Amino acid sequence: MESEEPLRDRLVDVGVELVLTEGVASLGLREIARRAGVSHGAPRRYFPTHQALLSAIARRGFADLAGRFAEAVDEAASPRTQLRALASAYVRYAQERPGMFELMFRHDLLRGQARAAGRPQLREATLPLFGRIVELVTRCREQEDQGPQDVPAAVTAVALWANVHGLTQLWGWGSIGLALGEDDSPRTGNRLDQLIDAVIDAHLGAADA
Amino acid sequence: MESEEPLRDRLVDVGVELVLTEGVASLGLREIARRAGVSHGAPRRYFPTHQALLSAIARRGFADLAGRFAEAVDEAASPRTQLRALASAYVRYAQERPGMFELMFRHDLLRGQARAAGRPQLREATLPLFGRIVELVTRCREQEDQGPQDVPAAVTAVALWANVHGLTQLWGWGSIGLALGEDDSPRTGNRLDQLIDAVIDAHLGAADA
DNA sequence: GCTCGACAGTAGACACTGTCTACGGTGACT
DNA sequence: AGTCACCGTAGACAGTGTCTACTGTCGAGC
Repeated sequence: MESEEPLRDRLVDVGVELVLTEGVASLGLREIARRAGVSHGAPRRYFPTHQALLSAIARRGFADLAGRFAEAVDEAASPRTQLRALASAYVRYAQERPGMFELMFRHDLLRGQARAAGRPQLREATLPLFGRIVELVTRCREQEDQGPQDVPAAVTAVALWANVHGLTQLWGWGSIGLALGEDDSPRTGNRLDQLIDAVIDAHLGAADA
Repeated sequence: MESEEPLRDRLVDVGVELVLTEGVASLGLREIARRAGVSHGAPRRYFPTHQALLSAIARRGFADLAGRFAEAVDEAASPRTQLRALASAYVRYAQERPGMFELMFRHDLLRGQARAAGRPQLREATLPLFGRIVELVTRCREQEDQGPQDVPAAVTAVALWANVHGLTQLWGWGSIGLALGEDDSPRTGNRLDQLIDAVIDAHLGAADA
């Protein structure tokens, strides 16, 4: 017996393990139950539907990501540095756990498929992150006095967030390497960092270097 | 008889119709065959697998999008205006045909699931677009003499492309409205245009207004 | 100490999916 | 007339998610 753990948690554990190693396509309800060593009907006791189970797994992903943010960001550093760290952590997470990242943003797999049921509740998970970005962007603007132009900080924050997310997505499925010529560069990681810097500079004005 | 059209094309037509009205989840192989009035085995004659059929449908989407680009962009206009038109067309397409847009970027549904088989062949569809963006960005830089900084044009182009794509994605699933407060604004379209402008200005320097 | 009932998990059915294979039927060409 | 390629049908197969009826098992109440 290695299963002191309640089944509910074990199912989510198995799901996380599974999505990390085999990808989101392998997250069948029966497959998870199989790997958890229970019958295919068992999960139903804890998760009314397949989507509910997947949502629980995705929630774990969001928690992980939040943890990464916490440990990546140095509260004492300049807001710009913090933003850089945030973006880097975001992209890096998607890089290391592509399956989980995909699941987290596959809204069709998560929660009530009908328009009924309580709010998405998962989208909220990204909101604290966004609030933080807004805050950092405003602080960044008033600290460095890059021309605050006429666009409100929230708009800049959204644009920046979208940029990082889009970058992550495109990078994830190889479009960027393909577009940039994929010049068999020694380390692609630097290329990615370069892109992140360019993105942040674009939205916040060139750095002070 | 209303089916002079060869079955191969009819299947794709039905698929397009279906994804536009019912979403990508409804694109079952049997469902498409059903709506085309043939048995569930018929598609196999023309598409060896379900993914192949979905790829054909997505390809139609890319063709549509290319058409939009062509008619949205005024070749004589300034490169910046052209970029704006391009981005606007992109976002607007995703807005009007969310199902098709989703399908076009659901790489797991398209083409060889194994890493074997010929090149993705679908990703190429986005490449001409990217080449055009690079060209417009460079022209934009040398025309207006916004500081060309030290980042190469290709990097800026990728960043810009990623930004537009990310914006589209986030907008598509409502995260943006949710993040910006969703202030029951009269017309959300303007909000989107405002964002697009902000994004382009960010990557290319503030406009000449 | 026995019964009762809530709970956890099993097992089978159902409708459905994508793939595969064998089969019919039609039309063109020799 | 015979043949052959092609198009589409129909059934089987393994697998899916959901639903329902059924077993155990354990703790509380009389």
